[in-house]
Amino acid sequence: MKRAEKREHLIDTAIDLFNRAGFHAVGIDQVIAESGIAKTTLYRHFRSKDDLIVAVLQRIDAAFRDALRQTVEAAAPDPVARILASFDFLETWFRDKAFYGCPFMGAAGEYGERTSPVFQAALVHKRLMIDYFEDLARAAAHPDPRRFAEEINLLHEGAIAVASRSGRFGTLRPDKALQSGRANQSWGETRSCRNRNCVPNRAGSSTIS
Amino acid sequence: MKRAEKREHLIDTAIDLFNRAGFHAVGIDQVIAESGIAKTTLYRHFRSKDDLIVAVLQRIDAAFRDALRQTVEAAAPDPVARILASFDFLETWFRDKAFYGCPFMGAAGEYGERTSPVFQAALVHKRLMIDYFEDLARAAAHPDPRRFAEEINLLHEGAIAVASRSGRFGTLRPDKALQSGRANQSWGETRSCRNRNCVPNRAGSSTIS
DNA sequence: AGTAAACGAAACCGGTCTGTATCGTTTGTT
DNA sequence: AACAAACGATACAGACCGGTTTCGTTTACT
Repeated sequence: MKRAEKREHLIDTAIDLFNRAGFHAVGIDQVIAESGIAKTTLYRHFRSKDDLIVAVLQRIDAAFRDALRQTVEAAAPDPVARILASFDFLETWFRDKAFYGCPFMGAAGEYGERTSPVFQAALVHKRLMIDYFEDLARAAAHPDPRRFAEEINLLHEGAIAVASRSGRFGTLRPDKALQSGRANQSWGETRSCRNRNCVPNRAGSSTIS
Repeated sequence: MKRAEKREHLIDTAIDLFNRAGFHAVGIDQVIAESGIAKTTLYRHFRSKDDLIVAVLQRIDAAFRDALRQTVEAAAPDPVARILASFDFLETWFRDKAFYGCPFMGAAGEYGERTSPVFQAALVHKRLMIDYFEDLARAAAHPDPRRFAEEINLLHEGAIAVASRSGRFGTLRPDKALQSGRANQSWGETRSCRNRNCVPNRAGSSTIS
């Protein structure tokens, strides 16, 4: 492996591990064990773990938006169809074996301090996404491109959130965990749940036949 | 403090800490230090940290859905207006000082293993939310209540995701970090970003005047 | 061929993690 | 008053954390 590739290989390995288990849950030792690169080498490329995480997020952002752009531009010349194509891109992402939810939302959740460079990196990605949607909206001659872009972004976020828990399918596929009869034994038997309000009384909901 | 209250106080403290900084980032020692309860007592009520986290999620779920139900039912008798009232509930939640994003999405992100009780607890909450939306949709005589409930849920998730990063405001308030001119120096100067593709060329996007 | 930087391997540092064990004291109940 | 359970405080265990240091070897460039 060449010198210049090692940094990229470290980032690749870190991306996989972080996506799988989260940022705090994955230690530096795991990254170097999985990548086969010495710890000294890692710390020569990244001054700290946070630095590695930021590099990871930047790489994901670049690859993600590049792929999105390619899919959208290859889909159709019609600007409206291009906006719709962004959702098709999401679906192909959801079907990917390496989809474990939005890594930027995960990063923002684990590093909630707004001054953290990790949080800022996640923020930048989301802004760049909205910026791109705004470009698409402006190309479609929308009267209020920014607002429209924010609405598209909201739909994207919602779709990602739903897909990240329903077994990598955009449409809510009834998972094993989701079926279970849709009955009342929702929380199972845990001695923690003393108050009966934990379980909703679906029979008590008002229905209009 | 009475015996029975200590367990609840532990959960209360854990909720606050976990919401602020995430689950992995907060240790047991912090919980006992903040709550003023001995570690032995904590481990007499919860057999492990995961057990405490599950109890935390169950408590948040119960309180959240109870408050949602109260807001919705107090808003209007009209079933359609009630569905819209669920979004008003979200907005009041976003304005709360203790809003740091959806704790269930955070839990699912940090404990991505689907077999983990933590992930399952987060899953249960989301299903119960959709179940409730389905009740509302059925009350409104919607022809396909389940599908409609899933769509409402998607909008909720999107709104939560947007609000969790834009300074506890439902509408995308331009944050300090978001302004910065919307220029090209998006990622700042980090020596990590060597390839120029990290920064989008907004001038290259197609615009129709 | 020679030189300087990058590398791998591993020991090492102080700190923190979850979880347990000990023990003397307080509390609730009968 | 007596007894058992819960409690606070603390030390402890073993593992792991992020990060540094050392040193002998390999690589790349001139």
